[in-house]
Amino acid sequence: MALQRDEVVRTALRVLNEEGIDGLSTRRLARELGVQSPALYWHFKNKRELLDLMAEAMLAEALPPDRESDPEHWPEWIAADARAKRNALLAYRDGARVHAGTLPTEDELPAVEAQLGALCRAGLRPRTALRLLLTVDRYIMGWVTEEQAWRQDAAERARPPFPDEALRELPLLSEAVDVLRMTNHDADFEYGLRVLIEGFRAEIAREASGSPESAGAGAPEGAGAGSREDVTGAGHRLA
Amino acid sequence: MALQRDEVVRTALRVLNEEGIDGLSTRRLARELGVQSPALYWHFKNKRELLDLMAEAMLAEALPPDRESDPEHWPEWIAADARAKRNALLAYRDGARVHAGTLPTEDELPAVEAQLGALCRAGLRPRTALRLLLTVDRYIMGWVTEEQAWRQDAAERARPPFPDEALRELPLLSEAVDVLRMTNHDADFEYGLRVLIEGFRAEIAREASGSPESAGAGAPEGAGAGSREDVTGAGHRLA
DNA sequence: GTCAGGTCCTTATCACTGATAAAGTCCGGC
DNA sequence: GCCGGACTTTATCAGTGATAAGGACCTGAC
Repeated sequence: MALQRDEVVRTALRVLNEEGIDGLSTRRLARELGVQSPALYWHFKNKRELLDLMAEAMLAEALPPDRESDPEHWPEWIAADARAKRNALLAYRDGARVHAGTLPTEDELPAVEAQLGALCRAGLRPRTALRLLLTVDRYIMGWVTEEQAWRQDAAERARPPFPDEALRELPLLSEAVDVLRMTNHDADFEYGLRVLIEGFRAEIAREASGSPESAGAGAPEGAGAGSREDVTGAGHRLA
Repeated sequence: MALQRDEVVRTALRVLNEEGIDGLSTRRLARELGVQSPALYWHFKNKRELLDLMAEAMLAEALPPDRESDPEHWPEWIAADARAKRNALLAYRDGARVHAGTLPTEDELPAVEAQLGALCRAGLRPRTALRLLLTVDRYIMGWVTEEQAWRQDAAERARPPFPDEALRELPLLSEAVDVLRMTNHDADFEYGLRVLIEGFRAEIAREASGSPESAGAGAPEGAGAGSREDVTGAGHRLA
């Protein structure tokens, strides 16, 4: 029987876990499938397309498109989805890097629409609701990227960074040394997630009670990079 | 005169902006410097070390290590630093990807210690304060990574994703379409940043007023990936 | 004066990458 | 019986990071 696209993706994910993203070459993958490497290009236009499908597969199980989004308990499902996504990315070596270059497929959009619906019923405007989802998403991506880079470093590095003597004279850092050294990824992730959601709670309260814009920290204004060349109306990656 | 390490880094940053990180090869860089590529290996152990120095140089100007951290106005300087870092990363093509693989140097630690000091005087415990800094940092990295990937896609892609017909039947997404298509990066970034800081304000209030742990959204508990093989006591990247 | 040693760079080469062209195999439908 | 599409092969390309070995060149010691 001829090679199945699906089988290639599954094998690629296995190789990813064994070798990491840098070790996942077309030749290595082909060998694993008992085939010559150009054969893969029948099934995929290029490596980017393969990675896209891998990313899709990684998240498909963890975030089924028909999950419920109850307006009453948005903090719960926002947090649950965030944990699920983090776990899905963590389930594969370099999962975050694989996912990073990825665009959401069109059939993921209805799920987003449903979540927006729930958040709007909770009192947000659509724009604000989408910003909430994107903000959480960026936090997850930044987090897991860091976490996995860390894990890989730890594996290859002979001597760990931040040895005790580097922290001499730095009492506060020393006191937070377990956070600094990321010995408890889950709890630290959970902490930021909670803070984020807490912030949104405040935001919802503000938005529901009148003043819809402004009022916040610092000095928003131009923000610096404002006048950078702007992107022509183009798409986006979220889920 | 012989090549200076510094000149190589500056040239590398220029080439980075012209070609992107994928176009920055040792041969290309060497050509730019009027030299053969193995010559570079006199100045750097390998490409990773070059990228590290590039990342350091990118942020050095934007985040001088001696900036002030006033306990009274922590939301302001947290936000200001966040904007400065984002702008520094945006100033170079693929800046976030270059920075991503990077560990903080030891001489960046005193600045962190100073910030922790200010946050603690504002009422946080050291652990919480560091988590705050890291959380903001992850948000920035996730954000800018996405933003720059987006920008690059937009440049190479013939047709933009999320065409209007894909949003038919999705009224809420349609209403938030400018957020979806990232037409206003600055404002969207600013929004998430504000929410994060708002969350920390609440966190500080809670921590100052007694119950130091727990109490939040969702169901923290094991969080799923908890029992993953744990990293041996190792270092971390922050600034 | 010349020789040792460090600094910096070159040439040659390695094993490897993603990708394409062109040819070859196999199989079901007509 | 043979046509055409679905797949896969062999051969090859240009490019990658990296190393070994050696050749300039300069400076200070003797």
